[in-house]
Amino acid sequence: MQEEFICQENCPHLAKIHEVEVNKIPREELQSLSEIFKLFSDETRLRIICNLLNTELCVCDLCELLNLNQSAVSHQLQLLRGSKLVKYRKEGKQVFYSLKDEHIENIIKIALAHMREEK
Amino acid sequence: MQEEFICQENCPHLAKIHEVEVNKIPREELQSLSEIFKLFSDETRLRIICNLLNTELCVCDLCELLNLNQSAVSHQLQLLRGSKLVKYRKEGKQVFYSLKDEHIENIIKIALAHMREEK
DNA sequence: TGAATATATGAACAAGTAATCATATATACT
DNA sequence: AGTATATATGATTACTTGTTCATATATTCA
Repeated sequence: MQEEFICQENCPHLAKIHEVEVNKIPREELQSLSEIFKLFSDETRLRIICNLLNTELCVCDLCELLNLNQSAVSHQLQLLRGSKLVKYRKEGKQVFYSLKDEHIENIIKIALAHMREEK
Repeated sequence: MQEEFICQENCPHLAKIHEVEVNKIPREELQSLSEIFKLFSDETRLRIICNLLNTELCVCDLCELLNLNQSAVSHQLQLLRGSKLVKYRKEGKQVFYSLKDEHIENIIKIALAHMREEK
């Protein structure tokens, strides 16, 4: 995994490294964080999430909107469910999905603003 | 890719679908967005980014901090460079990397806040 | 110029993952 | 009970991706 490689010249910018170490975000938090971003990183899932931004939708609605088959949509919903990003309610044969909280919306919006500003 | 599957009963919640369609975020934007999230979705890259939050660091510093070999770090830096998330400056043999703008910091912070609130 | 150092990069491999197909489950209706 | 519908899920496959190894490039210094 690692190798004994320490840049000899100036590299141990030891002070700087120490400073960074001090302000360090705990490793487990970064791991959880990367998992959230991983869920946002697939276009299909992102489309699902964005379609759910203002309303709840059943699986079939999502299939329509995404123009994707039911199995693919259900598999992605399973992932979103597993990470507690969406909640669902059953109504007869149908299952309606919605976003679990507004944080998600915030993250999307800010990332979107970032992206649009870039241009 | 797709299949002719339209839920017959109530599914065409046509009004709802139409509403969602109207507020739709353009497909290309979602694609760019997912690419940004993809960069954040790998733990190594996320660690690099977080280490750069308040300072610039050379490749070797990052190797130290991440406890990872130089090649792995350089490959990830290449991706971050490619997506304009980081900038760099050369100083002799060394290359110092830093974040390109503060949007990145915002996205991380908000996602972090979201995550911490969850508990 | 030659050696050493810091970083970049190509190729290869292993691990992960999204879509698809087939099938299972659950609910409603006759 | 039997059929049809809506959704879930396991298995497979094609594809992507992060790491490693080997090597290339660039810079400094003797």
